[in-house]
Amino acid sequence: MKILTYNINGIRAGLKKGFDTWLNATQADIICLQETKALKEQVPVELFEAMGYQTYWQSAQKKGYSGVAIFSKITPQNVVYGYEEETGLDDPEGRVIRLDFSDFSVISVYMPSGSSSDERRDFKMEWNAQFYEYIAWLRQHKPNLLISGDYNICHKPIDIHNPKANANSSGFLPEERAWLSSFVELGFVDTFRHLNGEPHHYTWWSYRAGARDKNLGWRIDYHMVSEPLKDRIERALILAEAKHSDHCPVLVELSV
DNA sequence: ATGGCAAGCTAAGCTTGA
Repeated sequence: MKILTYNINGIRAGLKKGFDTWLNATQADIICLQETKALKEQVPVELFEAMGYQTYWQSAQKKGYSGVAIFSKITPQNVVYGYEEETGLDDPEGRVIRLDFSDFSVISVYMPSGSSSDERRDFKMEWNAQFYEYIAWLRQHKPNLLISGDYNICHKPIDIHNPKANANSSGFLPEERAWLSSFVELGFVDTFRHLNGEPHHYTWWSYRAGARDKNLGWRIDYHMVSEPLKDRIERALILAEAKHSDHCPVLVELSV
């Protein structure tokens, strides 16, 4: 089973760059999207339905902002928009959606950026702490978990092109990296890093100063699987050739 | 240390992003 995660940075902009054609060629079973920046009604979903996907959308209250989705060729048993039913917390920025299948659950998550202001940096840490609590609870009920998305944190120096210059950059702050370590220690495996120990593999590049051509990037998009799924990881690839966004897609293939 | 690019809202410039 092939599962993609992709921060598309505006799905309507992505479609103008051929995202649908590219997606059709990947033959993926499930796609986790982030930063869709649209309501379902604003998107020509029939393009994706024609490929065999059912599409599920969780959008922000603010128009054109944030938003996640999951496209699936397999009918889920259950769809959870946000996490209010478990945590009582609203998801006004449209950052979480979950599909439950018979043998595993998949979450598409867009964790906040902390780069805009000190307030957003604090918000990010609070949001992540709440998400941690949600997952700590969920793993007891759904032990087979795939948590895919834009975590907005580089975990280790190998995951960023210039760790020294970015020591004070949101996305690579010590407290953010420590949070991601604690999250992994709940019992998750970073599927790409599990299979590939090489440096210089990134999933996001600044639009500025030709960063992508120079591969000056950050690895902030992850497929994290819970320990019980670890032995089902067959492949994990960063698909840097796809250029519909400032991020690129990441693939994980799980044995059925 | 700074600035650089893009999407989308709303109607020329602002907000957000990492």
